[in-house]
Amino acid sequence: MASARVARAEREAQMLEIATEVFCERGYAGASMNEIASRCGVTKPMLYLYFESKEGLYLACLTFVGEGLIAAIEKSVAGAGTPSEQVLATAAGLFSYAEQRDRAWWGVIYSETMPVDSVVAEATAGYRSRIFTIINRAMAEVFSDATDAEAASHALIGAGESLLRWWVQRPDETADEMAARLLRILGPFLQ
Amino acid sequence: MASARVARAEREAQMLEIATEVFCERGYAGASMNEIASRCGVTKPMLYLYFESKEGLYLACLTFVGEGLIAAIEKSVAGAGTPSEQVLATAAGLFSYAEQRDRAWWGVIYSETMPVDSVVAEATAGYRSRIFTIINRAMAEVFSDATDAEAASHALIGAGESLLRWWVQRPDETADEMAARLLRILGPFLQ
DNA sequence: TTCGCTCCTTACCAATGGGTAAGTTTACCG
DNA sequence: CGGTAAACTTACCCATTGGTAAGGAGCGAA
Repeated sequence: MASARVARAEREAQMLEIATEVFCERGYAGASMNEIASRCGVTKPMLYLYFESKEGLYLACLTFVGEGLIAAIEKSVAGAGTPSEQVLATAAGLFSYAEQRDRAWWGVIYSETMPVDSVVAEATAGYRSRIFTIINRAMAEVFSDATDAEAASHALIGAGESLLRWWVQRPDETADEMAARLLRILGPFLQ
Repeated sequence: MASARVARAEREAQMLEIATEVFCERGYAGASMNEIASRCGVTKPMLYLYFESKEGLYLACLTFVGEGLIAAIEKSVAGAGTPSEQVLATAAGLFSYAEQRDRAWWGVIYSETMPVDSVVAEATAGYRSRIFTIINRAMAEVFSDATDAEAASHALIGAGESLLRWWVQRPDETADEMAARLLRILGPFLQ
């Protein structure tokens, strides 16, 4: 049963991807270290050797996905001018990241099942707030009332989440098609 | 430590409310029967006596919230004419239900952490699909392409979810204020 | 060949999970 | 008063959980 020996860096990367998958599938509470390990073709102590604890592993997945996602969004939004363009660019960044990685991975940032007041909960909140800031910059230009802008930002993010979830179920649709669809859907809203 | 004796019907209602709360807070996997029982001021076997199993309890919470929510939405949407009115009415129904019950309870329908392919997962999917049907009826009138309508419906539902989550954090805002805010936010979108 | 480092496993621990058997208390009713 | 049913608890079962200790196996270097 001895698995093939794999260099640490490579194994860590594999663990990160698989753990992200499992956390997205089952949520923080529902994911078990045993399952993650066995899906890596390895046993539990390896996970603890490389990532210290379940929290540590989750945090690693979170930054792994979070930094990539935010980088993709920021890059995509950099060239956008009007608020409408910014919103569409955010979505496009999201879609392209999801396309080139795994469509379900964003879920690790919007997972709801980690223990309240834990360091993991705080960290996810941090990433959510960074994404919120990006969208809210655009909404603040559209709405005169700051609270309206805030609510609209949250609504937009929720819509994006939901679209991503929907997209996961339709693997034949590309990121570009998805962006075009979004343009049609949001059409009347844009100025 | 013996808790006050309470008639079965009353105790069941209390258990349902508290279990719904806990399931919303922690997700299906993260919620423990022990915690639910102790928050009811009762011990675990009582839960099993009245609800058979964790799945049974969750299903009871689900229909408890689901039927109420859908009834509220359908009642509110009954008088709506145009698609825009239907969307706003759906949201108003949602808000009023949340207002008179508990703002976080809808979460039991949109929880993500139950075991895949379980009877609970199927049941939640059923309620989601009923809500989807209501919204999609409106979207189908707006978009000529059925897939666009589908995507738009999911986006709207996601936006609603997100707004509810946001609303939970702002207890001083009433359902009516929330509906008015939604009208301002969605304004440009409505025809 | 042997040392030593890295990768990896077996085998365990205490705590907690869902779930149950069996018995105790309380209140109402004849 | 005495009995009986409903409300409730104690005390347990076993599987699984997060987590760890200790040792084995492959491999490059000297």
